[in-house]
Amino acid sequence: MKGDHTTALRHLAIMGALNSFADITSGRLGESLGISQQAASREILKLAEMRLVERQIGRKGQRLTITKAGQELLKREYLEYKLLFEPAGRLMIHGTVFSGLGEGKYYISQPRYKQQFTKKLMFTPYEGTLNIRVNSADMPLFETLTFSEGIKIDGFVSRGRTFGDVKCFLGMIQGMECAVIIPVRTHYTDVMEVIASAHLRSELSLNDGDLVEVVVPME
Amino acid sequence: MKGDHTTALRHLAIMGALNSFADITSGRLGESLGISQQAASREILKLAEMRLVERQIGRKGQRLTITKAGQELLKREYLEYKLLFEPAGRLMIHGTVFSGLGEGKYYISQPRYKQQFTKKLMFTPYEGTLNIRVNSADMPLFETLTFSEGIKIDGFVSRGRTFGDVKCFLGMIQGMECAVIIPVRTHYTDVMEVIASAHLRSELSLNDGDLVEVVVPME
DNA sequence: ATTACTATAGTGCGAGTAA
DNA sequence: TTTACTCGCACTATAGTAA
Repeated sequence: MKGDHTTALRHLAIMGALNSFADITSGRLGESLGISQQAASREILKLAEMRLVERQIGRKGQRLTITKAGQELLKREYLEYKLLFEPAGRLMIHGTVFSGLGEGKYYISQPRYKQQFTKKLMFTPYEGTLNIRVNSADMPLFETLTFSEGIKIDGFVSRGRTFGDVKCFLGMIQGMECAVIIPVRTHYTDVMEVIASAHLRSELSLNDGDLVEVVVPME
Repeated sequence: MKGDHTTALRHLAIMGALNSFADITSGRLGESLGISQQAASREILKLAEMRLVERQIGRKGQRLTITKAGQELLKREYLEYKLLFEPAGRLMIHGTVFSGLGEGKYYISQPRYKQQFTKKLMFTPYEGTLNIRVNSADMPLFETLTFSEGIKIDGFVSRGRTFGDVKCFLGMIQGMECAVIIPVRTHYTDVMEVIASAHLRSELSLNDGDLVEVVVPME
């Protein structure tokens, strides 16, 4: 796979480089990965360049440890697996606030949608959505939502216009109750739309570019 | 990384192909993986060829599901992560019995080793080892042992010969208490040596080529 | 022993495109 | 719309070897 370095990183972690420096020769990493010593050496160099591992080079060998960034990478992948095999827990999706074109407001204000939101989400949404551009690292988590059930909001036709089926996921954003809304027939996107009972931007003092975390409990 | 297909497989799992057929276009998989539609198509073909996914081709698209073998692969990788981040659980290492050269017996029968085994493992080992060739898929699990602490057995010098430090891991083999013994200064190997209070071969009716499972609890 | 350079062989990518 | 072929190019592997 293109640009995948987590496999090598995971093997280094298994070899003890997760929490402290470990003596790891390139030959040994190569054996563990099933590649040559030379390829393993280059891999280590690349990981160091990407600041995923830190190196200490001695006269006869090197010591390696996985950086904070590397640990984050591995933890995220672990979380993906955990959600697959132990579907109980919470998704923590990170992203940055940005301004949309105001379509969200138009959709939310549709009475047929609004009625269902109020009934099924147990709160009446403020007429507008908060647009969040999901961090690329969290895209697989966001995608699990795309492929999960959620709370179904039925589509309808109004004045010749079709409003499609939508699904919702209750969650929290910066400590406030909210819901992530996703069109059922959606294309691949990194835009997450969040609604709440209040105007999130003013309530949470959010501006474009602010980093936010949305927590969605999964069963 | 060379020959790594678990990333694509994991993404397919997230998209719902883990437990049932899911409609997944090559374009969408490509978007999810950050590669082109063509590359994703090739990847799917390769996964199907490796019997990690099963395909159903329709007139306008395909349905995919992950096979038993694919699930095993993902579960194993999940287990590796789990051991990294939640170091409580058990390693289950699989392999096949084979005949060594009888060196095991020579080592175990050394009084200085034997005394320590009896004292630290709480059982007197039968004078011989069971050689197990670890399945390649379980090598990362076996490696976690190589890089773990274990019960330390001190080396010594006897009649001009050096007997190195050895570490042990208590476990179970087919329901019988045993210990995996690993030289501290070991080279990369897929040979796991197991000792127990009895002759495992006769006690468990094992022959060369038999598949066995060794369970090692980790804290 | 190591790490890691250079040269070469091989694999995998995306673009274009057929079906 | 799909899937998936060929082709040209770039990336990545290993072998040989220096330090």
